[in-house]
Amino acid sequence: MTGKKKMSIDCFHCMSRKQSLMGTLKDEELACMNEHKSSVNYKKGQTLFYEGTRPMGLFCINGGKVKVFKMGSQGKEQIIRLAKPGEFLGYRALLGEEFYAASATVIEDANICFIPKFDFLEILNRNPNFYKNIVQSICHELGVLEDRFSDLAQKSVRERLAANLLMLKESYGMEGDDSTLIDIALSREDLANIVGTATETVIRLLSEFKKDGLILFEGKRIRVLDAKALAKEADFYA
Amino acid sequence: MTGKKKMSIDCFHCMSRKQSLMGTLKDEELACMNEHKSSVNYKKGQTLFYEGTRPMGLFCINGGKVKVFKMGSQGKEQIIRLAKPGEFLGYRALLGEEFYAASATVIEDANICFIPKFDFLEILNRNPNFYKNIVQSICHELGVLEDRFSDLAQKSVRERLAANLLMLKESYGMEGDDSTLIDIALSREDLANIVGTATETVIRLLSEFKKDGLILFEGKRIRVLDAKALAKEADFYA
DNA sequence: TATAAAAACTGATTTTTATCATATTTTAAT
DNA sequence: ATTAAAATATGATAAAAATCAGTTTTTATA
Repeated sequence: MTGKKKMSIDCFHCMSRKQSLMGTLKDEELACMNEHKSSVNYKKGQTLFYEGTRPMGLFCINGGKVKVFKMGSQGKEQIIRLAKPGEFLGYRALLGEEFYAASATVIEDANICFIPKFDFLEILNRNPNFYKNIVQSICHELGVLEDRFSDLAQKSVRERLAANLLMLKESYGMEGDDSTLIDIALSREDLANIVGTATETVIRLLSEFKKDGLILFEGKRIRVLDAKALAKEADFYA
Repeated sequence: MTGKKKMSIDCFHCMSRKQSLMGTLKDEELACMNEHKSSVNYKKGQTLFYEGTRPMGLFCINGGKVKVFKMGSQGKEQIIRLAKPGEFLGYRALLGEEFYAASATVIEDANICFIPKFDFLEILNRNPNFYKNIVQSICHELGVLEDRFSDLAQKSVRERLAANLLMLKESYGMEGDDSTLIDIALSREDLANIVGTATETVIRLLSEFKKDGLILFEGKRIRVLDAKALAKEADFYA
């Protein structure tokens, strides 16, 4: 359980950069970011930051997967969102000048860059377009969360599970040919903490969906066989 | 059901301005806003904007109260937030360059200003501090919604109702002496649509809280008699 | 002010979902 | 390879909350 090790990857050659918000950065800013960033390897289970602590900088996922969650009073996690390569973590707290509202831990071994707060804000100030993109992304996230909030209040567990499987397929479906395989290793418990239900309930519903031919298990991964039927289960276009 | 009427209030003398995000605006920008804004009186039940439509500008509440909600597939509203004088509406969609994710309708007769998109963005561009404040506010809102999302997933209806009553007391408690009276006329149905439950359930729980001496009904309003006990019901500091 | 409509309320019942108990399978560690 | 621990699975039961049905009260309107 050690795992943290410096890497010598630079922002110019970072594969995840292109599909990230940093796509718009000019060479100069990228150089600045590159100069001040540090890159660390994390093992599954390691924590990037804890709810209630002060943000010191921005995390940028280069490889691997991370869950962002709040701990409920009964010790049950509520997963707010998942993050994958190309995504930032911690900018909401930075720009809002608040403590972290949630914790972030690695669910698949990851390589993650860290840009100190000062340097990040500096780059933001120098690049109005980059700033605008970040703001736009936060606004979008707020809209998405409003949707999910509404669903959580109004849909049944079964509907929410179906809806979340479809969302996961969108986010983690593999490129091209294998777009039906959800390429993220979530435990049943994590899935329950996304959907907002008990682990046993997720297990039961998953096996129903499987029995009905909507999904299939492939190791730790789930394959969506019938997205149409799942959408119906999710009460989409109702 | 007519009710829309132009008013000749100006931004300089607007009472709700001081406690709003516009507090930081300079005279020049305020003049710009004043010049381009229009002020309209709305009656209870009238709608400011509809989910799925394109935002044309910013709403600024001068007087009255507004609910922002999404319509679920069973025709049940989920109230995302309430807005009171001094607050803006519609900036998330404007800055995110998206359609409205929710609808907004008046729940207490209101006077609301409207600033066209172009003028609002212009003022934002000219005033980095104002822009920064707005962004900060959006970030804060996202954090608050994450909290509520987590509570919705993990707390019982009883706990959520208690928590929401306390929140409403914070937001709508009157100044000074009468801080225990929640000064907003919410129907039982609206309250249910905030908490995320059935109207009957809210009615039952409210009358329990009343029987136990935690709250009191005063006309259409609720008075919080024992905030400590309510906080315990809400599972705060658990 | 009479009357209709809407909102608030109450009780009975059903449905959904969580919880508890326990078994089986998988994964990790010695 | 063996054993312990964790994750997954299944059944039985209990609890929470929704739904349905009906009544009373309040509010709005002719």
